[in-house]
Amino acid sequence: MTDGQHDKVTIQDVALRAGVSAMTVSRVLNNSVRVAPETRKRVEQAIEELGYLPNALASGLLKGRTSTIGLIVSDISNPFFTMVVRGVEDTAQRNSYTVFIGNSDESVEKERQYVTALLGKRIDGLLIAPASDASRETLEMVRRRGCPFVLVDRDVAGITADSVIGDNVGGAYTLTRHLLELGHTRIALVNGQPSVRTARDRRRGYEKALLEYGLEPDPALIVETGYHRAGGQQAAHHLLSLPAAVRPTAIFACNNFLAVGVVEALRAAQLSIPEDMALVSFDDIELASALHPFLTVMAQPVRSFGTIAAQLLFERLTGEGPSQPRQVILTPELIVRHSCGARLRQQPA
Amino acid sequence: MTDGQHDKVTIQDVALRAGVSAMTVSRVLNNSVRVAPETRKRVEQAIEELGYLPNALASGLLKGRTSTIGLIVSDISNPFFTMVVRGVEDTAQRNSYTVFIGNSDESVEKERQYVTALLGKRIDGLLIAPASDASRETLEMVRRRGCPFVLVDRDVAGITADSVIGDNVGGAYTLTRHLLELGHTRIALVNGQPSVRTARDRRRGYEKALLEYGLEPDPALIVETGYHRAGGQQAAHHLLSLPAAVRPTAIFACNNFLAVGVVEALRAAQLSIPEDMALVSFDDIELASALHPFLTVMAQPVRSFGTIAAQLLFERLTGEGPSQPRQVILTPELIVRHSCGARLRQQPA
DNA sequence: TTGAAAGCGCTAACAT
DNA sequence: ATGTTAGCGCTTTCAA
Repeated sequence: MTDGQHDKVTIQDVALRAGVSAMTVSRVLNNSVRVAPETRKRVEQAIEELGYLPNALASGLLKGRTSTIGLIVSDISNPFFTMVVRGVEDTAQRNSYTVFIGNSDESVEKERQYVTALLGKRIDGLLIAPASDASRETLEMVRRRGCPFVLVDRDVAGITADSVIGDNVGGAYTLTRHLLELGHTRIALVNGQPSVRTARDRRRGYEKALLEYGLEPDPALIVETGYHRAGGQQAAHHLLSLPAAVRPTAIFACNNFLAVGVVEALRAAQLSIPEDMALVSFDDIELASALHPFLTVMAQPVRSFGTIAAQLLFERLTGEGPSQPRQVILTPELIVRHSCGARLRQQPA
Repeated sequence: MTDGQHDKVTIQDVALRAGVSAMTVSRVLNNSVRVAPETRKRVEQAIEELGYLPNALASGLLKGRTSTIGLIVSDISNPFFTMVVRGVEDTAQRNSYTVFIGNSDESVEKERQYVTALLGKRIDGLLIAPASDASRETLEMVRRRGCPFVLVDRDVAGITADSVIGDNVGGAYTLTRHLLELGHTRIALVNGQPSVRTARDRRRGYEKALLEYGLEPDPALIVETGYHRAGGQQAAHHLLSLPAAVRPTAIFACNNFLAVGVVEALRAAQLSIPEDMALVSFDDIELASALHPFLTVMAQPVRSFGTIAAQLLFERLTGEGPSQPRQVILTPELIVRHSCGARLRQQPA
């Protein structure tokens, strides 16, 4: 009957009430060694009666472990990261860990501040989708402090660590090939900043596919902006303003936000997809694809990014698994929801 | 030059290196009282050189404050809560707090476990979207422990506390009226579980609008399931199976997931919106509405739910603001993206 | 302006 | 099987 009107009940209070020492109470709490069943019962009752809740700060201070991990993503409102968070949280909960969440907004500085705060709070480990290659310094600090971490979705030049990333080169290659096979030859790439690993890789896959088809990547058709709607809108707007001779017949949006921005710009220009402009996207768009299921996309196993990353971290924490870093590469899946070139007017050269 | 190869640098180490006492270092860290500029500089240098990072566990234990808050939602992958989380996180970061995140999955038991874990970690306050009215016991425990909390999106029968909720009755009323004014008379309600406050309120608004129009709510047109896609699909499927005489001409989905499920079921049945079936939804669907902008919805100021709730909590923590509980009611906005009855074949009686 | 002592709540390591 | 001691890393007194 947890009636505990008390504010701060300590282990001593419980010990007193149960007529034992604090150590015995501690042993009951931690299920350690053998405690006489009789004693255990008395202690448990005292705990119940006083409404005692162990202070995790105190035990964390002593044990050097907090059963807490940190998770830093660039933007939790990006459906991709939303699902990563969900996956991490599930896995953490199953392992009795709690999760600190933080948004870096692609800012290395904000990210550094977050990491510092979390290290100060003595997290046992960190899951992070690094803001950019400039996150390297921050990660080196994390390593120096002896805090295990796993990179999610993006890795960082110069950092060797456990990581869970998508096959961005392969995915972009497949997506581009899809357009090429449909006869498109002027395919624009609307991408994020090249300082981000995923952006570089997706561009590489795109260029590889073009070259295989004997096409030289055209700088005029490559727009590097940021992973957000406004970037997609502006990029599409720019591409539409190109002279007819160079204007693309297809657009490859390198992420879901960019794709949405492109759709908006196309609609504003009264152009329809895919009749007037073909569009494919890296990353699916969760709910949206159910409502508007006409976009061809490269869908990543989003939740798995979170669950697997968390799993790697926990194995690190418990000392299981190999000591050298492990890199998990998750393969995305091409979802063809419409044929991007069915009504393509221009035929391949 | 933070070269700190050390693992655990304590305040003592810094004190030693700077030739002062630990107290002086502590004072420098906390900017408290006056420290000789000369001394301060020496201390700061020692901190830098050793790569010292204060242990928040120790200071939290002593001060009884951790600069940490908890946030529990039913499902972070629901775009509504995603934005709430984002709003909370932004506000927290601005106030130098970190946020523990947890998903209850509408389970009171999971919620209770989470709350207990967080209280053990001595959060300074809690933001929570309660799983249901049965969360009451858990919240009473939180209160007994003296941990301030703010209810987000849902309140709980029998609990008086700071809260930030939407005008669910009013929103549902307006949305229903919209359909009525377009001539619909057989309007189905696809709702969540009545144990959840928002579901009850949305139903009330719906019924109120019907009654004002002289229509008696028809139990056959009210389906209570859960706030998820599968529920929406099943509900729509059921409604479509009704005899033509009773079958609705419009569906009111009480949340975004339900709306998506309904759309899917309608599409499977080869029915188009709004020609064959009108559809309105409580809650907008972020990215989706950009791609498929043809759904009439009641959009809530989602981010504000988070920022305002966090604000209320922080004012509570700093002792600002009135001591009696404050209830903030946020007004949703009707977004008419298409006319749900423009092509309605049946005219009102 | 600075320091010394005491202790926040818990548990590891050693008794008994 | 249980208890005693000491101390995790910091800050709140109180004193100098």
